[in-house]
Amino acid sequence: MKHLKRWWSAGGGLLHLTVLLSLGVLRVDLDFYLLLPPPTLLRDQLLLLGGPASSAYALSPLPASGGWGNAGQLHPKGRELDLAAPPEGQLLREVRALGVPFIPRTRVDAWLVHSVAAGDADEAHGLLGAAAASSAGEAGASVDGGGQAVQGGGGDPREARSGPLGAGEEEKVLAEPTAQVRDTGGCASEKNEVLREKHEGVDHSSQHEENEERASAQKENSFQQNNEDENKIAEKPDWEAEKSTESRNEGHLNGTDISLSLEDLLQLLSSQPENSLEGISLGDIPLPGSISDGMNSSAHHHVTFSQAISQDVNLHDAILLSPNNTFIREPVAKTSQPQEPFLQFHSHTTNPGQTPGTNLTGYLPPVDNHMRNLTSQDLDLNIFDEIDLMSLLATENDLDQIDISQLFDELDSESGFSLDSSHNSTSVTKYNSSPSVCDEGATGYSSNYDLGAVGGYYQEPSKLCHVDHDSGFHGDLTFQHIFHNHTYHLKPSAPESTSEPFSWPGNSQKIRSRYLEDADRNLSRDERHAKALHVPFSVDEIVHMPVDSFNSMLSRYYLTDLQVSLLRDIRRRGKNKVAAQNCRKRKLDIILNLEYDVCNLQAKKETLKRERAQCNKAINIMKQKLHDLYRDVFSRLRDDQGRPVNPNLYALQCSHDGSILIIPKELVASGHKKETQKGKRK
DNA sequence: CCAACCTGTCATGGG
DNA sequence: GCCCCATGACAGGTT
Repeated sequence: MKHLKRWWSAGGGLLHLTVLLSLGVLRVDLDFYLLLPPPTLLRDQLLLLGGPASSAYALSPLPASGGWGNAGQLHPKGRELDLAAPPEGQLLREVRALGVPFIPRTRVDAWLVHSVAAGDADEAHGLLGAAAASSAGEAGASVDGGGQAVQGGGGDPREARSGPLGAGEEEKVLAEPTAQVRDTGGCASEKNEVLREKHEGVDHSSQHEENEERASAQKENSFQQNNEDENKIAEKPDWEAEKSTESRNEGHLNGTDISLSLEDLLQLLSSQPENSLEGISLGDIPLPGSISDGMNSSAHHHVTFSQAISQDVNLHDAILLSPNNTFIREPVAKTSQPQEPFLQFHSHTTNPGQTPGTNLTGYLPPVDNHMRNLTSQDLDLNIFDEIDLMSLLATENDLDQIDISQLFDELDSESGFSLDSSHNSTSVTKYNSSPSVCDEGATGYSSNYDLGAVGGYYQEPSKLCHVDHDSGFHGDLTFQHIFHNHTYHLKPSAPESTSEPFSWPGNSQKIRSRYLEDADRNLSRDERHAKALHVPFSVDEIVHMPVDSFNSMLSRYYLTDLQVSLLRDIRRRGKNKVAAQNCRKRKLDIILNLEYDVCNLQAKKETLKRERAQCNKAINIMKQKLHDLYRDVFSRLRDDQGRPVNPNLYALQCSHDGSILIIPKELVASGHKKETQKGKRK
């Protein structure tokens, strides 16, 4: 803290710079703070201060560990700085407490970087103007001094939450760069005015006491100005917006040669008259030791920023940006693929408290600004999820011969595929052109698949065209997708076998080979067949696509008879497999329902038994009562002589009119017989 | 080793 | 006639 104060007392400032690099599908947000040195200091005393998440994946020139709490231990060379990951709010509070002129956030987009790299000095100056102008606003202010270069307003959602721009606006800004450029264009002159006013306090650093007062006043002014500027919308020529968009697209499409050295950036800054960096050449930037240590730089701390980037992005360059490996995902993510389709580096973190160096955030589509925290392992997972085995087989000519031979040894052994032994030693290319007959005869169904007859699609991908699938089926089956995504979807219980879960370290071909073995082993027969014949569709697609699309596919693609036969067989078997599964499930459901019904019926039977027993018991009680009543009545009856009536000889009978008669039992018996006879006659 | 179970496949028939 | 679906039967693998 005291060093920072000293720095400020000497007339220094602090610039928060965000460099957004769009490297093809890879986006890198580099967040770092620049301590702007006072004019009295030498240029090599310019320090790079770590932003909250800038050290993620070592993409920024910032240390990967430590805390901002040691910010007071500023070292002139920056080597002993322990600057990583302070809560940004804390940093800002400390800076503001000192009254250091703090340029909240300046974004440099990739297209601009590209133009800078191409030597477009005008745009560079535009950037600088915007960068300087952005200092007039608080974090989150949308500033565009040059009209094209800088997206003010901060790209960090953390700031977007607390800053003038809401999170939703922030996302909108990132998602709609053209509109954002329009929004920020017109405030440049006004903001430059404010900027000049602001930086006067920096330039006259010798009078730092006055500067402190002025800075605090200017800080307030900047807040007010920022608030005023927030809602200002300036128009910008369409061609500029188009240029911006084109440049962005260029950056995304080309994805290469976008390198920005810190020297470039700071030269831009230093070339701007309004900026306090005037006259300071920033060719050699001392980097914190932890970074330079990891970069194996012969120049020790004289590593340019572009070097740092290239050092760290090379892996993904090789995978994602190589013109030979066009891992272009279809724009609409398949529902069957849970992974995020596009990868993006982002050094920001949504959680400021997280330890830098472990944060890899934002593997996101380019239009998606949501943040995700990923570990480096996640990084490899996501990247290599995009690379399936066929891609490896198809694109890597140096693949071990063992891989191919093992694959077809297994095909041969498990499904009757027979390969000429000479093919085992061929490369992938040779394998593609070497006819072989694979015979499948395991369960009576047999078909011959000619491995060599792979049709024309493989060698001539340009001939392939889209298949017009019906609605409900993912119809954007570009060749890129077809070629690179042979994800034969298995059941949920089955392991995902066609995507690589990790990167192959170094030359550990044995591990890779073993993995390929395991992956192939998990493939179904049809998947292996389709793989062997290079059928450009996944089994899942073949089975589930509508019949019209399927027929269209068969007619449109250059498929051999064997491939067509295989496709039909795969489709038939796949559908029948599903049908069998449904049938068994249905049968099981029926059985379960029947068991349930049996249980219910048994329970009902028991209930009825109980009810019957109760009824019988009640009947017996009634009988007993009736018998008792009968006895009681007869005990009270007397004949003409006053003698009791014998119940064994007489019986009581109710007549239709309700009267009760005492009649001999013989008559009762004969009367019953007559009634029963009458009933029978009827 | 055997039986029960699971799963994929084929054949067949109906809609 | 073709396609889809349901289902019995069979075979191979797994438990």
